[in-house]
Amino acid sequence: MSEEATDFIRQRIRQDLDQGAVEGGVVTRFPPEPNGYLHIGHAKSICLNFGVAREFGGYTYLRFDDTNPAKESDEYVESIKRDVAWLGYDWGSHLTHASDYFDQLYNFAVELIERGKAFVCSLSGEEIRASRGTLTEPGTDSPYRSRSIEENLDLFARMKAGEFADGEHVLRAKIDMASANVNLRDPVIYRIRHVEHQRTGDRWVVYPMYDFTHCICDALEGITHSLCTLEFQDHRPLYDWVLDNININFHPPQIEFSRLALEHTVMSKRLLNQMVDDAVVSGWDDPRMPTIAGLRRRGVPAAAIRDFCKRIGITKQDGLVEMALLDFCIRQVLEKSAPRGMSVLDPLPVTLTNYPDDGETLEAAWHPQNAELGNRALSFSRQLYIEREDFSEEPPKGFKRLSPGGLVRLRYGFIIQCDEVIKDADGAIVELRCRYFPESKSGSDTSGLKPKGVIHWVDAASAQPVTLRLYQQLFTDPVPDLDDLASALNPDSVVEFSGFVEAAVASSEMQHFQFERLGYYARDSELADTFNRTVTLRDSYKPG
RNA sequence: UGGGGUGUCGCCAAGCGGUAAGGCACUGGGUUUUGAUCCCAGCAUGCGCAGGUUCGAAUCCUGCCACCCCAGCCA
Repeated sequence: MSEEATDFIRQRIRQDLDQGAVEGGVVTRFPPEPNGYLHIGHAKSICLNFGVAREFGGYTYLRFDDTNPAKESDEYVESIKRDVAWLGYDWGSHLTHASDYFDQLYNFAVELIERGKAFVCSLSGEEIRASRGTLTEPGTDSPYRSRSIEENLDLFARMKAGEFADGEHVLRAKIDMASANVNLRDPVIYRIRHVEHQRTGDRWVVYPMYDFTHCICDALEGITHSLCTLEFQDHRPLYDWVLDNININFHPPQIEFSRLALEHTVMSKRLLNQMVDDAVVSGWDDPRMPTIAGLRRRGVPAAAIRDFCKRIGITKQDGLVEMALLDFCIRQVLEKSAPRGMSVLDPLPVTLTNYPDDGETLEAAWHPQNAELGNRALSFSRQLYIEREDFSEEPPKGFKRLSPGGLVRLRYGFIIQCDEVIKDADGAIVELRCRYFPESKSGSDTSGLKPKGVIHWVDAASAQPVTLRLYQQLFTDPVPDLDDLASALNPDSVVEFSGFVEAAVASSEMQHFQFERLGYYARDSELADTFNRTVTLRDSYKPG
């Protein structure tokens, strides 16, 4: 599990290092815009950037790309810091914001104007779009393209001074309106926004655009490898153009990799935001969400997310990863670490007719393979609950649980036999009357009985009533229809049960458990007496 | 009909001219007081397609085809 990753980016970095192309160590950055919560797609980028720096002995900046105050907030900033840290990464003193560089950015823009490489354009947004041309036809020059440097300098200074309303003017790079790459058709690099910024307040009314900002921040921070997703490939010429046309002594290479796509969910902040706003989920941390906060609340360990990111690899292929891989990674971590416990989701009362009135206390290991977790006490008595699903009046062939006249072992307890099925007036089973075999006690069984199976149970008197929430895919289809999210939602993405957990689990401080035969569960971080199912156990039982 | 990318098993992914790694999933079998875990075995005569170069091609060349991204004063 510790083989070194050898994706194309790491190969490239290795090569740069070998050729002495990188002075000092490797420096990367994770640059989220604080306009939403981080999701597992961001985790891929976080693991890459922080992972690479760690492997090659460098460091990573956590840089907030906060150039669009209209969409950003401090809540998002805080959630992002929390999530990156929870994932296990430390940016140390390298916490920055694009807004930290607003003054320098402004000066570089002035420099571009002085070099005749940028101009103030007074066309409306509509007009700029119309003159940009199409994918197959070149655009046409703005009538303001030939403004004098002096006029541009004056106008830009007045833009900054707040003399104009939003949209009245923009600053554009003067590149090539006929370029086959539309990003190079005199892109807007500054716009006027009379909007309060969460960090700089009302100090600025002109804000730099991503394409102008990102490359400069990368250069100022000495980022040796600027890693981003594929959709920015067409922006790379612009990234390079900006750095080539200002007086700056560092020029990071931009390297793109494919973003993560996961089956049965969506990975766009816009859509996730919409689901939160529409209240189809309880919030950004709803356990069904692909957000880091949602996964955490569902009980997914950070180590599982890191392992997942490592297993999917880094390439330029547009893949669609199956949820089964994430589930595998989660189970693998929890299998080793989660203490075992018993819970009954859908209780069916069982009375042990030949068991004495006084109960007894049994002992069970918290983990079958990890003795370090120790043991817990398990109370056993005449009145128990078993899982309704574990009893069948007419068992299908291959059924290994309880049926009339049949034997089954109660895990860690005794072997029982079902003598009588009690039903109510509607014919619904309300109780099972069983006998137990005193000499079949777990660990000291001399009964010679060989039941077909083992089932879980809880003691009726001491078990704690709890709410159990079982989660499934948020969307029914592997690739949900993004145009109709509402009807693409899986109606059974969360199913709630009122069940029980054994007393030792209820009184424990531990957060994650494997409820035997049911799955891995985690205590909900907000709601008392509530457990979220993190993932089911693997199940090779094929009925029929 | 412009530009930029990508095509290796159901999914992810190694491979970088010397004769197809690995993981997930799946299928068998063994162990098991979780139908779990664990263990063992199986799972691409073929790398989008068609040609070509070569003693030898998934790897090089040519031509097709398919899919993804781009026309925000978003990032």
